[in-house]
Amino acid sequence: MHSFETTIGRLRSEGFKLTPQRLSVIRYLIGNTSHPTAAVIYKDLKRKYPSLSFSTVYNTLNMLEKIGEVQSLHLFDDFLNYDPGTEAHHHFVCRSCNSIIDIFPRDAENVSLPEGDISGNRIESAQVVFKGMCRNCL
Amino acid sequence: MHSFETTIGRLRSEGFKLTPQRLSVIRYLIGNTSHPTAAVIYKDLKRKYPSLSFSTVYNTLNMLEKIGEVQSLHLFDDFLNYDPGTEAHHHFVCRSCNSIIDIFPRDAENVSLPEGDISGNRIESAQVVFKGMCRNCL
DNA sequence: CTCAAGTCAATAACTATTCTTAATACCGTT
DNA sequence: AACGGTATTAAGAATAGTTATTGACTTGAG
Repeated sequence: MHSFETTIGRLRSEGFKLTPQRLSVIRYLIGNTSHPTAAVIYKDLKRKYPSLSFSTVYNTLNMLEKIGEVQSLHLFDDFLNYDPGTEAHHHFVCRSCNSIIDIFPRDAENVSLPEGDISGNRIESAQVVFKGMCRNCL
Repeated sequence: MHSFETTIGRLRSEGFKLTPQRLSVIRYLIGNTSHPTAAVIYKDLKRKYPSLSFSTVYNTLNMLEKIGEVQSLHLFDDFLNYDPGTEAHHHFVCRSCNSIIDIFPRDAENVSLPEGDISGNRIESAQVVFKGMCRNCL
């Protein structure tokens, strides 16, 4: 996700209205590296916006995903996690505490992925998911 | 998934009974590289076993996953795909035809992933998902 | 063959997400 | 500052893939 100003500028230019609900979700996500679920976002924002609806959280997340400001991650069976990261990166999932840790290219010099084609198929994007035990659980 | 004999041997040794339904699912999956969903497996086997139940397909798949004979893949939003591959490999997902293509290490010499630790987290497994256009859709 | 343990089919239940609807709030225009 | 068209909201119903429940049936060890 870009800065607050950049993000709301993009919303505006795409014709979306700036509602307090949307702004609160955006503020919640900027700089958030915890990969929250929709349920967690809803629960946390509900304190400040008691009338907030679940649908609104989902609608906002879907909208932000459509314009590329967040990414949904299918790392677990039953729910999605949302990642406000915009630059390409990978993820580490701890099998003990289930935390999701961003792995940026600068910290992953040993990760090298092909570009262009693989077995005749044209690659447009690639994502790596590591699983194991995180540093805190070790 | 291993050979038919090896797989049913593992079932037997784990204390599972060998029922015609389970054998049919196992036979269906061995050598199958199409990454079928539970729904597709059910539909196909229903012709030969008209009394087959959806639960049985799911139960069998979950059992096979528990003993490591299949792997469930969360590549799409609304359903799981099942992969009888046992050796480590990656996947290519076509955004046009939605097909899932196995990418084995021998075909992916440009893929290199770290082993051991990354940023202090201990890696136990790693999976790459490529997205793009498959050779047939190009 | 017998019988207990395990499995089956049918269907109800579950849960994350999406859809529906009437009421509301945003914002360009006045 | 107020208006009005229209996108958005809140609440709850609906959806769909998967899992759990239940009572009858089957498997396979002894």
